[in-house]
Amino acid sequence: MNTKKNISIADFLRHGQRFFLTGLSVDNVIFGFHDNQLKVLLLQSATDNVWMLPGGFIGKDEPLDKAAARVLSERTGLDDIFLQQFHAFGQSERKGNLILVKALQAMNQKVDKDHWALQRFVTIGYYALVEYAKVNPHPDEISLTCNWHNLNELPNMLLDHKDIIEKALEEMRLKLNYQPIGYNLLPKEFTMKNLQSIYETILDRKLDRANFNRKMLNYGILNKRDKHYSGGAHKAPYLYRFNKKKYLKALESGLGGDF
Amino acid sequence: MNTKKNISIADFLRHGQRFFLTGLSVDNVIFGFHDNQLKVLLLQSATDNVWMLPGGFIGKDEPLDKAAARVLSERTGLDDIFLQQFHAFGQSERKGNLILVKALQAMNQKVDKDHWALQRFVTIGYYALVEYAKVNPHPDEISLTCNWHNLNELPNMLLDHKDIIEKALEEMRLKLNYQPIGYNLLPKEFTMKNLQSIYETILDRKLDRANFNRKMLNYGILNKRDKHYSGGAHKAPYLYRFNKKKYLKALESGLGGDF
DNA sequence: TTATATTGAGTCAATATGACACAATAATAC
DNA sequence: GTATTATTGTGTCATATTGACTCAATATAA
Repeated sequence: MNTKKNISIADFLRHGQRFFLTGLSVDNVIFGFHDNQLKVLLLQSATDNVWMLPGGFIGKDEPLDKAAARVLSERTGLDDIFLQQFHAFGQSERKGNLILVKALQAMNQKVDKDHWALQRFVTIGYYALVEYAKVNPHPDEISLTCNWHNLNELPNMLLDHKDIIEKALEEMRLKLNYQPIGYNLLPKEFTMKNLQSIYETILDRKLDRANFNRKMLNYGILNKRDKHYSGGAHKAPYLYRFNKKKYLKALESGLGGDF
Repeated sequence: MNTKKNISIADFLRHGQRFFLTGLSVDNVIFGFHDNQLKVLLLQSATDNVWMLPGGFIGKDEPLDKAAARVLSERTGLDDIFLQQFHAFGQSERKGNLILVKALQAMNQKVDKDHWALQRFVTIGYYALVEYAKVNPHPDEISLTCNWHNLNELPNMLLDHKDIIEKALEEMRLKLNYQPIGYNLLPKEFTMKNLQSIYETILDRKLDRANFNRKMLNYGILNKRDKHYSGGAHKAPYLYRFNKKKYLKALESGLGGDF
């Protein structure tokens, strides 16, 4: 899982600016879908009562996208997941936090007042859409636990991490009319209601069931299965799969909005 | 024009990492509109035959957005212009460039092999839409000239600056169906053809004149003037102004795409 | 005065959208 | 077994939007 080049937070705390870029980090907003709800993967600080986005630092010769992919892989065990950079957060108040300092002290490192870990940090936000069931969440070295949270009941969060999640949702909302969504978020087979729930969560409003159905099918990115979902009460809905070929094509050239 | 806190490139080269963030910069893609063509403002290196985006460094306590606004102000004399952050560029090959080094040498600074100016730089891209006629372009300390270039005939450019322009256009293209455009790009009064040219440049394809007309008017963000444009041959077109109130509202809540 | 290119407005078929209706049906309760 | 119930698949229909296309009006140049 951790590839040859294992640049962990512990390494960073120990070796500091010798091997990594200072003042810059990546933070991932990792979305999953379960119980017809969109969830986000968070880490709980080992020393403070706050939750954090899975983030990390950037190797001196590591591209930004690679760094984000490495962090995703380390926290979820997943590789080859689509990661979208969406914003750089650089308010001047984004100073290094006590959590890093406490972690350093726990390693018997001396921390003076202008230590690099207390300096300002700019972070580059990425979001990822992953299949909930495939994720095996495990915390990093400075965290206690790592688990999923509902978007409408986020816990107390570090710095501006709540804002970062909001911004990720907002950017996804804007892309929703151009790019299909759901491929990395849903299992192989799913119901139309599942897909509608994702759209409703991101858009934060209810959609008409019949019209949503019609629209999705018109996009031509879904294959209807013969099988029906079973397990729930009431009439059994059809199961669908994404047509990967057409889905990927739509990711490239869009679904055709205005103009 | 240059506000109290004058953080110039020259200052940065001299004082280095004492007052500024190292390894991080902002670059602005500044669009203007003239002769019914979209143009971009570029700087010509004083020492090399390359052109560059107007960029700069970030003060240790300066928010990213402020840094971008400062750079814009210094190169164009314009303040209070809408700047949109659109992407962070951080390929590991983005190393500091010879231009900075030559500038340092010209200031009699010693430049050794691992000098900060030769290290890797991550840059955060912003784009701005400005009124061509209001811009008084003037170069920075390490540049010879500063002027407008057509998008389809860009000169030889530094590093990945051409890619940055491409990406800016691409991001604008995606926003075009949700946000109105043109307010900061056009003079107070303009013809529908002017506006259409902007859309056609960003979208990189021809639009039907009559349908464009209808659509724009339906957005309800334009006020038709009694006056007609005069000067050109043939039938004189109407002049329009943006309805600032409705324009700003549309910037916030969108123009209503799908869903 | 005429020619010409361009503009403003309109037509019209095809398509998309939003709101709603209704029969079909799988599990559950009886 | 049978009825109940919530949910699903499909259809309708009025309205709005789109894309492709006229055609008369008109400001300048010839």
